Amino acid sequence: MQKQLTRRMAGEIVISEKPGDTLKKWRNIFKLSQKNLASLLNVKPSVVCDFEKGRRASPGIGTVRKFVEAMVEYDKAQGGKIVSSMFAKDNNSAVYDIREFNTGTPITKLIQEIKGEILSGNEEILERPIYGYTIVDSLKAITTFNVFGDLYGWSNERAIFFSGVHYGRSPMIAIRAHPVKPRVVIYVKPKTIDKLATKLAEMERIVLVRTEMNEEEIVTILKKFN
Amino acid sequence: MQKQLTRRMAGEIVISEKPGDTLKKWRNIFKLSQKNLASLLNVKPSVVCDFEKGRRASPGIGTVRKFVEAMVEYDKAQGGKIVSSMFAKDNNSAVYDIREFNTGTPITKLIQEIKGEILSGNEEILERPIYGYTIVDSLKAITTFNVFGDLYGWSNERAIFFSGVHYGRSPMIAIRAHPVKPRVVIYVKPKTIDKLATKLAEMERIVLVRTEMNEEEIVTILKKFN
DNA sequence: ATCTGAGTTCGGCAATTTGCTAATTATGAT
DNA sequence: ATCATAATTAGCAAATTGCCGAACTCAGAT
Repeated sequence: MQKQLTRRMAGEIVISEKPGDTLKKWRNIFKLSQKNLASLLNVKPSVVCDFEKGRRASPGIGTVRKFVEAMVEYDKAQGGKIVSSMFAKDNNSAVYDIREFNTGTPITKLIQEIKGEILSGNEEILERPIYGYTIVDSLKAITTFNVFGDLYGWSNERAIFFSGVHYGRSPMIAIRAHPVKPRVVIYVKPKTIDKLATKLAEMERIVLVRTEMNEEEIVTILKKFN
Repeated sequence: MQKQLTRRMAGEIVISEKPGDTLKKWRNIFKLSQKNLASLLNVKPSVVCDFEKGRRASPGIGTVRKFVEAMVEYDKAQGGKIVSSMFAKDNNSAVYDIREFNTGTPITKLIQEIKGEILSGNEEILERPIYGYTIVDSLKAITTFNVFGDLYGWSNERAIFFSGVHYGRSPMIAIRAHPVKPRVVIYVKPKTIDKLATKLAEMERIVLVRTEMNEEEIVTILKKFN
């Protein structure tokens, strides 16, 4: 499982337009500072930065391997939470789409693109970057075993779209109950919005958004993101 | 789809113990000679060899990217057969297990490990390397839509195990009908072996083997292969 | 206003890679 | 036995990487 992930990470880094950005993305997912990572690798922090900033156009695969393996091993030593969360089953029909970005995208940009209306969320959070999104059918989600555990497959710095929302309570309650929280929750064509939903969003400091676009349109738009 | 494969290839190469071997494995899958590949890359064949033989301990990711993308693009220009065959659906319950090796394994070694009895196959073929295997339930296979198209997901330099074999005719007929052939066919605990089966195997120059081990045991043993 | 931690930039230098040519060794096919 | 193609190996010049230290920006906390 670890090897599988290291391969995935390495492949992503190698093929990425900006390997440095992708490297950084993973470092963020593993919640490591440059300094932390550097010390895991026994190098100075500036080295990490040089790679992330692309000063070396084509680092050796040995370097990539070291970086990637260090992060995975570090996580393993911490209990392996991130690695194992990475292996959410994707045969879950409640998940309509799930994707990762290579570079962080500011929340505002996302909201703008999907013509979203902000229901809750103060400005300080709005500029934070997210690294991916999940679109879930909320009705299927509750009837499917363990879905909410599967949503956070790829880091919580992400947006979660809920479709089939009636009042918007259940999804927020589920999120509240779950230890890992997304940055943004977007209700896709909700019938109404219960006040409890916005209240919970505020409590969790999560940006809550509604959009009138349907899932298909959203996927098309988000395809442009990288 | 192509990008996904390039990432997979790159990841495998980077993380591999012997990146050169893995590179070679892919070159073989794409049925390219060193010369061919070199010309796609506008370099001399010796360059390709240097990488495959590991003379460069840690080639740059730019190099890896070039190699991998050249192969995939080449295949695309040829109709993309290999790339698309790579994306066989794996939700097919007829497939019990499917795996790739990083380095070629001689057929004889495989047969020896699973205590196989050779029913057909001349010596010249026995030393050829294979790069993976598929274990299929032959009963399910015929009732499942398009299975035989899905078996060759990962190159035909592989072994195919058929379980639930009665006479051994149908599997060989299917293989005969299919344009791509595996190197080895292994019947897992067959009831009997029809003469037609061995005859067809001879015609196709395929090594036909029987084993009395069950699927589980086989998987356990093959786990050791790399 | 100052301090601290995180991240960035860059000159420098040894070690390594890149790609070439040319020679050599399999591997086949006739 | 011979010819052709494929693969391997060695040696070499130019370019690049990998890593460092030191100076610098930026955001947040005290």
